[in-house]
Amino acid sequence: MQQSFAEIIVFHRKRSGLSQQALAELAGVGKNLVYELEGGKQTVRLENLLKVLRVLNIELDFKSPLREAYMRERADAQG
Amino acid sequence: MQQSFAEIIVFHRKRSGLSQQALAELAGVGKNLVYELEGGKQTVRLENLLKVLRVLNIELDFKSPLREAYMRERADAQG
DNA sequence: CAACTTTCCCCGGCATACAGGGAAAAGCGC
DNA sequence: GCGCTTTTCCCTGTATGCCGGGGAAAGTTG
Repeated sequence: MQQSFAEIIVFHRKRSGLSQQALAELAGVGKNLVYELEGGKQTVRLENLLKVLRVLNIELDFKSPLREAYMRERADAQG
Repeated sequence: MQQSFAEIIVFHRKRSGLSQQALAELAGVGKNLVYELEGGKQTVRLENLLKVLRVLNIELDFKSPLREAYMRERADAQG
C-alpha cells in the first residue's frame, strides 16, 4: 500500500500544529498511545486508531479486486 | 463513505468459499475474532484486522485533504 | 548559556481482547 | 423428517493494550 499510518499521522499532526499530548486529548486517548501509533505499533485497538484519524481528518478506505463487484451487487439489491 | 469493514469481510470470505473457521485459521486468529469482526466490533487489534484483510486480499488506504501535499513533499525529498 | 516545550521511554495497575471449547440454532441437500 | 456444516453466543484463563505519572533527552527560542 502506501506509507504507514504512522508517517501519515505524524505529518498531519504537525501540520495541525498539535503536540502528541494535544492530539491525544482531542482524540480522547492517552499520550502514550499517540506516541506508539507514531512509532508504527500494530497492536493498537482499531477503535483508538480511528479516533486519532478522525481528529486529523483522515479517512480509511478499503480496496480489493472484488470491491467493484460488491458495489454492483449492492446497487442491484437496492435499486 | 463506504461500507464497514464488517460487510466487506463477509462478502469477501463468502466469495472465497471459506467458513469463519477456515478464514480464522488462514489468518492465524481465533474463530471468535472473525465472528466479532463480521459483527463490526471496533475494539479489535489493528494487527488482527490486518491479518484477516490480508488473507482476503483487501488493502487499506488512507485519504485526506492533506494527502496530496504529503505526497508532493515526499517526492520532493526523494527525487 | 537559560528557560520552556515536546518527545522518548520507563513503570504500576486496571480493563479487556483473545483463543478455544461447547452447545443451541440455522441453513442446506437429500 | 435426518444428517452435516456453519454460525451464533456463552464461558474461562491468559495475555496485553491502555492510562497516567514521571523524569531524562532532545528540540526550540532568546
